[in-house]
Amino acid sequence: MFSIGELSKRTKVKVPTIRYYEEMGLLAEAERTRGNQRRYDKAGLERLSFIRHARDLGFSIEAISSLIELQDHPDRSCSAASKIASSHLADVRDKIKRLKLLEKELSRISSGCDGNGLSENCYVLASLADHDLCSIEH
Amino acid sequence: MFSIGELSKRTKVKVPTIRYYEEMGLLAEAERTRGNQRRYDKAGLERLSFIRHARDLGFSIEAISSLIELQDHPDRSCSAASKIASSHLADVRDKIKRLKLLEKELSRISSGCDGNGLSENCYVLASLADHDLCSIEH
DNA sequence: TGTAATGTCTCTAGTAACTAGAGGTTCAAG
DNA sequence: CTTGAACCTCTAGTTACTAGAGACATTACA
Repeated sequence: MFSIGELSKRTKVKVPTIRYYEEMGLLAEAERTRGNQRRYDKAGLERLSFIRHARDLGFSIEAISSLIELQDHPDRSCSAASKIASSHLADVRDKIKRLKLLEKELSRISSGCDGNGLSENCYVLASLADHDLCSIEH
Repeated sequence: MFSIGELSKRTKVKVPTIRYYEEMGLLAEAERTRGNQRRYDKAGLERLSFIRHARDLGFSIEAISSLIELQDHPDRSCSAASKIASSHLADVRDKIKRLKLLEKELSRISSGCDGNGLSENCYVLASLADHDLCSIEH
């Protein structure tokens, strides 16, 4: 059994974040000492590692909640887990796509001004003011 | 002079968002009718178009605030504008980089489970539980 | 056993950029 | 003059935390 600080160190999840996960129902309510401090065991550590890993991969709290639910029921079909993962993947791909468009446009705009002139001649400002100066839809 | 609804239609910025921009100081406080309703002119339209365009490109409200400040002072150096644009571009590139890593890992994990098995054998769940199943740092 | 330092507790509020809704007022058309 | 759409302000909710206040618990050391 170890404290929340210790759990935090081992998982690299900050203490308030651990409490937040508990409040959100991702972590079961921890046992308490007589003085009301949380104590964790290996199971708590593993669950938090799972959460942390999923968060690192960009899954939402809600998605993680469902994934944990499934993990707790080994006998269920994993089609939901598979769907969650692939829909998240689709989201990520979509984001990349949109960011690449932004990148293209931003780099074009940005390279149009070296910062040595006056605001009235600034290509960055002019581009923002006039959508026609854009090369692409966005 | 036209109403906030009209401005909304022309710029495709929602009415509450327009009010929000005003509250945040991006838009000057609009003139009002005797009945206290906002009225806008061409200048208001242009400013909102500028904001909308900048938001579409992912600039933060704060950044846009600075950009507008510069636009209102044609005699100032535009080095700040140039910096804002290039730092935002760097942010976008960074995000793309990180998302690509995620995408790689997610697609690997996702393709490991077709959703037809049981939760206990699910590669998605197993991967989240065990960081060692990851192919990359993230 | 006393004490001091560190850790922990709960609660509230703040972050970014909106969105939704309640309850009331004004406008424009007919 | 009435009616319905548009508008007003204000509050609260969204996501996933983070920061801070004020109080209590634990641990190490003398």
